[in-house]
Amino acid sequence: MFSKACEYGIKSIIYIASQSMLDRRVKIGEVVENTDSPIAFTAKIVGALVKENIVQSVTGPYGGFYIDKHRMEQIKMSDIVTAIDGDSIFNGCGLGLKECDDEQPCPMHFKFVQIRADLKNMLNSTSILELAEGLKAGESILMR
Amino acid sequence: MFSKACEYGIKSIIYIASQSMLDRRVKIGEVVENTDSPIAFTAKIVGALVKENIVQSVTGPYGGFYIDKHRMEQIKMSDIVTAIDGDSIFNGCGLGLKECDDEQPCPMHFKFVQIRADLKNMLNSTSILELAEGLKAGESILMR
DNA sequence: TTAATTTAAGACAAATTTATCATAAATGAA
DNA sequence: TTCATTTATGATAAATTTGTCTTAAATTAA
Ligand code: SF4
Ligand code: SF4
Repeated sequence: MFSKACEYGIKSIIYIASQSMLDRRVKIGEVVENTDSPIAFTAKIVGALVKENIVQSVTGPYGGFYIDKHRMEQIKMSDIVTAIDGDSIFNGCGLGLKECDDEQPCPMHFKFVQIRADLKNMLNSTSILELAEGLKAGESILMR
Repeated sequence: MFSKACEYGIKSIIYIASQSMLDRRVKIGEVVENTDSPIAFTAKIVGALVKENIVQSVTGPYGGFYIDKHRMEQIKMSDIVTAIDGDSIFNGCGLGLKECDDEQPCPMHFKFVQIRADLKNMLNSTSILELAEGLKAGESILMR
């Protein structure tokens, strides 16, 4: 479904957001301990999300990562996925054709577009706030 | 969505099936010309589908690949995908967790399972026959 | 039987993704 | 200032996926 980079990014974001709700900045070591992710790779991905202005960071002692509380509701899953994996999951062709076209459809076309639209819709309507709240409330987990 | 191997496999199967409806065996060169796929790699994938008994083959001159007409309706997209990519698309976790559990769900759980079920359902209910008929009738294409 | 053709199989190579490591830059405390 | 701490960045390495190439085995016609 998603790349490993995207998996780590999503889990990290959710964890960081859940802690930002408690006004806690978190270091990358804490993030990976709570998401079961490789530290160096994850640091690079979260760093990319900082560049994309999805996550905030502070260097030095007492530093770490956080997410602005007021923006959590605006940041959607689709933003994270797009920032890391690009838009291939939304626009890429399931059979590798160069374009997708209702007039000259591939054999799976009308079946694929339905699923793709559902996925797009789901990712567009799911906010970080919502996911982080569930985690904070103990209704969901990020590791097993 | 699918691996390249799976993309090539799916397109090949559909093309081979469409020709088998006309009682034509097709050589791998013809398959890749009509599916825009790399010849050696595709030959390996189609060969794997022969081992899985999804495609039939004959070596030597006048040889080639074909699919038994009577089985086309029974062969579903899910069989192809499983044969090439395994069951990760059906059972793998979108966030890379070790198991998926309704009791201890990941934050995306109930949103993901819905989409995954829809995809599973679609692939399970779509036969090679159906796809090949559309192609043969000129209602769909495999290259652009 | 011989030669041509085609799939079968496996070694090898290239490209991409995943992951690590070393060093630089920023920050804050003492 | 000095030093410890933490993120930022880029080089490098490992693993996986994608792809090619060579040779073997099977089949058929002549
Ligand atoms: S519907 Fe068909 S043509 Fe369109 S993106 Fe999906 S596989 Fe490609
Ligand atoms: S619903 Fe959550 S736990 Fe289950 S497979 Fe998907 S991502 Fe993993």
